[in-house]
Amino acid sequence: MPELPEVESVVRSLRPLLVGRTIEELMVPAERRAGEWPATLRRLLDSPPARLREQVRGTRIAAVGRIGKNIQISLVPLAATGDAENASPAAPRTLWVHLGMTGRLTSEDSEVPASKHTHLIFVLGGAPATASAARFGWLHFADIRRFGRVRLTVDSPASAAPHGRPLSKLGPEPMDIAAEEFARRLRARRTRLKALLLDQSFVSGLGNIYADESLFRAGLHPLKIAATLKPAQATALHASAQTVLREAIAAGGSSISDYVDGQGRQGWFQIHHNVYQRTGEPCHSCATPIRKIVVGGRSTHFCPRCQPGRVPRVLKRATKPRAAQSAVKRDSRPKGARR
DNA sequence: AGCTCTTCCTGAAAGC
DNA sequence: TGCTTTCAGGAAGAGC
Repeated sequence: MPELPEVESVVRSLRPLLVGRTIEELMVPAERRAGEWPATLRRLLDSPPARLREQVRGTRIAAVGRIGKNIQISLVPLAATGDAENASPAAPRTLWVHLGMTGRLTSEDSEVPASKHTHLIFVLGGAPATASAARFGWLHFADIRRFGRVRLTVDSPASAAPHGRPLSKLGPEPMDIAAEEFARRLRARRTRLKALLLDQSFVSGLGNIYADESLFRAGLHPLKIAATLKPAQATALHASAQTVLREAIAAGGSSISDYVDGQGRQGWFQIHHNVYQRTGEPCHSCATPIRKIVVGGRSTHFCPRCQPGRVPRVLKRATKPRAAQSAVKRDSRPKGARR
């Protein structure tokens, strides 16, 4: 599942292949099957494919970047006519891609057929920066579960900002915020750490994997209330989030489900996970079995010994009274929260 | 206002 | 063996 390190890896792998190239055409396989506004794309796109096509066709890719988990592709119209009367056709614009759970944005040889879940195919023209990139004639967006989002913003010429920022609710990334500011923000929130780390308006870029891994490294229980952290704990969490993300980026991300970067390469950080999806396995630090609980509807993995903390009473009720004893290792299926 | 829960979606894996 | 159920999760929106 693409979180900040995976998205950063996609961006880095695509940038040298895309910058400087033009978008000649946008092909949308579902249009042929299901008409001009296919139901399967209603959530993925915020307007009919024809509108997106109109906005990307005949543009040059000026930059490829990232904000949080959002990929940002800056487009400049080729025929910039300084038309004062109707500025929008010539205005720079930004293609935003969020990969959701299973989204993939990959460069492909022109001959590669679209997979069953390829929703968008951008046909590239112009000369890539390097000769070896020339064989990539297509940019595919595929997404099995269709939790991803693709949208386009046209940057207002009147605006001083270089790019449209439809992401105003997005919080700072862990690497872009000072420890003191991070601690101050934590003190203001009376919610569980795990839920808070997943909240993109609090910090952006962390998802389920790196939230769990950050809490483990900081030695903090996922159900701990943010405002109750001691200053040293807040600092530790800030540092661990930065370190985990940095290391994961260096490893090319974590390939858990079917994640690959823009050139189809897997990441390797999953072999360094301490807790994520290691339920029942021994903690790398103390050998205590890793536990899994559900927090805010998300599976949450932690080491009960390395991440001590009192679980609020209301959250403990889980099993039927009869089973209320045993230390016989609890299984990991969702309990009380169900239904 | 601030949280938490539910919904969307498919395919792999578990359950029967 | 084969059908059914469960589970995974980002983020919007509903509900409390």
